Amino acid sequence: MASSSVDTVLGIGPTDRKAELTRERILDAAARAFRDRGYAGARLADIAASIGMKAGSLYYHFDSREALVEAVMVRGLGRAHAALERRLAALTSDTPPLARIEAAIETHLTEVLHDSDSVSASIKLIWQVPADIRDRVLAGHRAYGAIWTRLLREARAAGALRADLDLSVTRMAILGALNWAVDWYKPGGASPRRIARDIAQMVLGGLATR
Amino acid sequence: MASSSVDTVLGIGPTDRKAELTRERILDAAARAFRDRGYAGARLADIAASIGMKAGSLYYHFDSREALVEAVMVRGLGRAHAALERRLAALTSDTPPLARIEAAIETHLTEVLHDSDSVSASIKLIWQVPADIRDRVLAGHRAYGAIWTRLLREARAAGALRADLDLSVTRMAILGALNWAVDWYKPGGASPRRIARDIAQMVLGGLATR
DNA sequence: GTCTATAAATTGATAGAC
DNA sequence: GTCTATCAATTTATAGAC
Repeated sequence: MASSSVDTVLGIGPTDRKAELTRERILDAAARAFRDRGYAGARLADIAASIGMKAGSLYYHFDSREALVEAVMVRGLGRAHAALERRLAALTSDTPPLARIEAAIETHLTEVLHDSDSVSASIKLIWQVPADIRDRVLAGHRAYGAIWTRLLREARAAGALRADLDLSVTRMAILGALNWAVDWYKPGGASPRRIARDIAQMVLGGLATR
Repeated sequence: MASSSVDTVLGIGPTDRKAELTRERILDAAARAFRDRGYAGARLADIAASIGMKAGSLYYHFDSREALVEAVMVRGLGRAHAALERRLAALTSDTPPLARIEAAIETHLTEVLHDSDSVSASIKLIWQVPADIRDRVLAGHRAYGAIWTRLLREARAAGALRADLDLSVTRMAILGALNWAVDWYKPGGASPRRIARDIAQMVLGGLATR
């Protein structure tokens, strides 16, 4: 069958549907392996075997082990970024600043825990991969973090947030509390929704009685 | 010179002062390497070279690569545990529950950021090391977490904490916010003390104005 | 105690058959 | 597109000199 699509003419898309699907399966398998075993700990043979392939076959789809891990991280970051922007865009313009932050917390946690292994991989691998990959992916991390900075700044400007805390520290503390869940969350315990709710309550309202 | 000490007679301590010192230097170097490059990414040759040794020499002090990483993690966990218990024991008996939690937050962050690379290593490596090592170290992690659980339970029992949040989620969220700092903290920015203060304020008092 | 040299085992990557 | 076979490069671990 013909394998080319109109995308080929434009030179912007996948040239083959089957290859593209296989590429997706490889990325999913690689995301899981790299995230669970670390960058250096994940072997190409394991990644291939987990989807019924042989290591050599991966090279038809990716130039190298490094290209593979970078593709995983870029995809994960892109998904998180897109999900957050989509969620925020869906809020009505009169949504209060604190409600926006709460929505962001729930969206981030959902992405990290539930949606795609590549999201958590892009977070956990950032300090393990070679420097050139790290620098490129880190630029994306900063763009994502900028959304959070904007949310926090707007909330503070609106008088909804206390003004005596370092916003940068605050941002990283929130993301740390959320990202850490990758390491302890287990299906069967508290649901992602419940976890997000509790963390949002803690972050915004505090643990202390009032 | 004679290298044995009285400890040797009892069979419980270091048999040689020089060997013991070297062992410490190896553990420090290994902690840094394992933490920064991941379990599989850190090479024995790099660890040895960073303290002016050769890879083969490490085997005089440790049986294997796995024994080395386990020793690093056990030491790190032990330090964090000891530091927290020491700090809490130093508080007067009339210290309010929230002040205890605040002290614990500051102590944990100080240990993770400042005191020893093995503390952060014991945290970051837990899901990367072989299963048998992980299981043994995880038992120590649970013992450490139990201190936090006790702190939170006592605070709630005293009516100082809101009662509608899952304490387990709360505990992991706090530790996540703190542990994450390993990845973004850079000397020259906000000090560990300032970071600890801001996170404690957020966790206990919340970000929202009241 | 530490070094050098080397054995033994992996693993990323390539070439060519199908 | 995927497989098999193989090369080349690493790296853990050991043995013996000093």
